Amino acid sequence: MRLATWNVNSVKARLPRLLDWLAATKPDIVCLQETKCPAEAFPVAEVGALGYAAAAHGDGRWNGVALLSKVGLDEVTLSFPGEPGFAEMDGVGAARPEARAIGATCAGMRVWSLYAPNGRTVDSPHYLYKLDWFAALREALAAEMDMPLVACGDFNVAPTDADVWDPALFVGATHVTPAERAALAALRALGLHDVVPTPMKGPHPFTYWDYRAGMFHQNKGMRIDLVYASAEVAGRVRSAYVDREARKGRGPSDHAPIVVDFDPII
DNA sequence: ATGTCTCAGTGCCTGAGA
Repeated sequence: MRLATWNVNSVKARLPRLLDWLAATKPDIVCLQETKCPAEAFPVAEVGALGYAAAAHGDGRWNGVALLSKVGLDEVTLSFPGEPGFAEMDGVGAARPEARAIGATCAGMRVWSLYAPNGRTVDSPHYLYKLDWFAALREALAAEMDMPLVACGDFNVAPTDADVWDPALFVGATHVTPAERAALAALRALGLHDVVPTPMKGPHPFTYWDYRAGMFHQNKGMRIDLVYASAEVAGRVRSAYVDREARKGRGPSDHAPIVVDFDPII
């Protein structure tokens, strides 16, 4: 069984590359983030031609997540129970959730494709929203820990200082704060295991490199895309890698996919 | 570090978000 997660930074802009990559890599289950695509505009027919069922959750211009599967795609959930939206700090109540989570049952596993809020800066309301979102995610996943589960996606948090290219430059920035790292630790405390992929190059399994300033070619990246798997799934993992080849060439996403091979649950 | 990319609207450039 092969599972992949990839922040594609627009499924429309990335469609030719995505289709080529799917045909070459042949994952059974794919978690996509930042599709930036309304659900009704998701390229269902194009991925269907490669043998995938698809489910998409979209807002339009921003966010957007999707699941592709060749091994069943049942009990699809758009957003997770209790997921907060971004409420302006004006006293108005919680807003409608953004399109940041989609879950389904595939091959005996609960699978989530997640796109965590960026947080922007530590003094931004978006940072508090990010922490609230993780707290709610923890509660939602806690309710599903009685089954094999894998939560994948762009968590927008680097779990350790080794997961950023220069920790000194990130002092005072989002993605590395103790509160964000505590949010990941709270997920692991549920019994989720960080499936750390092998880097194709260098010591760090970075998954994201800014488009600017030649960051990719200098390998100045971050590991912010994660695969969090319950014990049943983590114990079956044979290998995992970051496909940095997919970050190369003309018109890439700024994220690379993670590919995980494991023995099937069923 | 702020060098790029994407989207949609104010529309063929620009602001916002990442």
